[in-house]
Amino acid sequence: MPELPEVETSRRGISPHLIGKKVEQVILRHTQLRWKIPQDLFKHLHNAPLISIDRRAKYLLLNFSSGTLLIHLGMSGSLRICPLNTPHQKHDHVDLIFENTVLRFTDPRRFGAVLWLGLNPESSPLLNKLGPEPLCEDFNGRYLHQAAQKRKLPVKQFIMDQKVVTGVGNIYATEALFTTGINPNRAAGCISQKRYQLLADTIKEILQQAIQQGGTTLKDFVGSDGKPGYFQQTLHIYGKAGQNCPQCQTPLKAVKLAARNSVYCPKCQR
DNA sequence: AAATTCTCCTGAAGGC
DNA sequence: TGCCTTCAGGAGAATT
Repeated sequence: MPELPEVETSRRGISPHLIGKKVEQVILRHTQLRWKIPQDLFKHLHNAPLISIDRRAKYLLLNFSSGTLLIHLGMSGSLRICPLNTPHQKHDHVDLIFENTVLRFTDPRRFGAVLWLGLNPESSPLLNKLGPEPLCEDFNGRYLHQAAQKRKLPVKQFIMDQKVVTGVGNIYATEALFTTGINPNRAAGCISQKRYQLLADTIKEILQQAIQQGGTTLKDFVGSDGKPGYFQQTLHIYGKAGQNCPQCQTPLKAVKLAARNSVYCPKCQR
């Protein structure tokens, strides 16, 4: 599934093909995604060059001179650059047809979103309550420790809360807690600033590594030969419940936290 | 305010 | 082989 590094890789992959160009046509094949895609999308995009593409959390923000288009990949979404007139396949819900190239949005499970935010996107309800980006410097141990004061929920849920820090999904939360040796069940408010410092550093490191890896797959975002392969990063324990801990050989346990599967080592993670 | 549960959807996996 | 059931999961919305 697209995690933050995949979204960032998508951003870097599509940007050079689209910046400075205008949308000449919009094709909406299926508009019922997480939210309904506005039918009058083309009205906003018409004759307005794409100035830049930003990423906030796992949202892609396509900044046109007329306003900002938000794209969210959800669980199964992907973006691809195709030549004009590339035949569409099942789940290819949206085409933004630029001057000589097509940005195609594909999403089998339709948890994604395509929304028009207009000018002043920062004030949109989707963006204005988000916490800091995990890769910026105001995300650190001091911040986490402060934000966790008196919070009793499990730390895994805490770091997956978009108001606390953005873009840390199930995979990275699971892996970062393992690397840091923190039990995902531990109450957020009962963790020292020192351990939070380690956790914040670990999250940054894992995300940055994945983004670097993603660079090698950029070519996959161009072309019509299937969807881009999300890169397989090395996962230590995610999805490996029942197998032995790579550190101490103790069988890894699984718990459900907020309806999300969580794997941890009962010995290494306290 | 904080915590928990619900919701959208499809494809993959498991059972018989 | 095939049909049915179950489940995963991002994250906002609804509920407690």
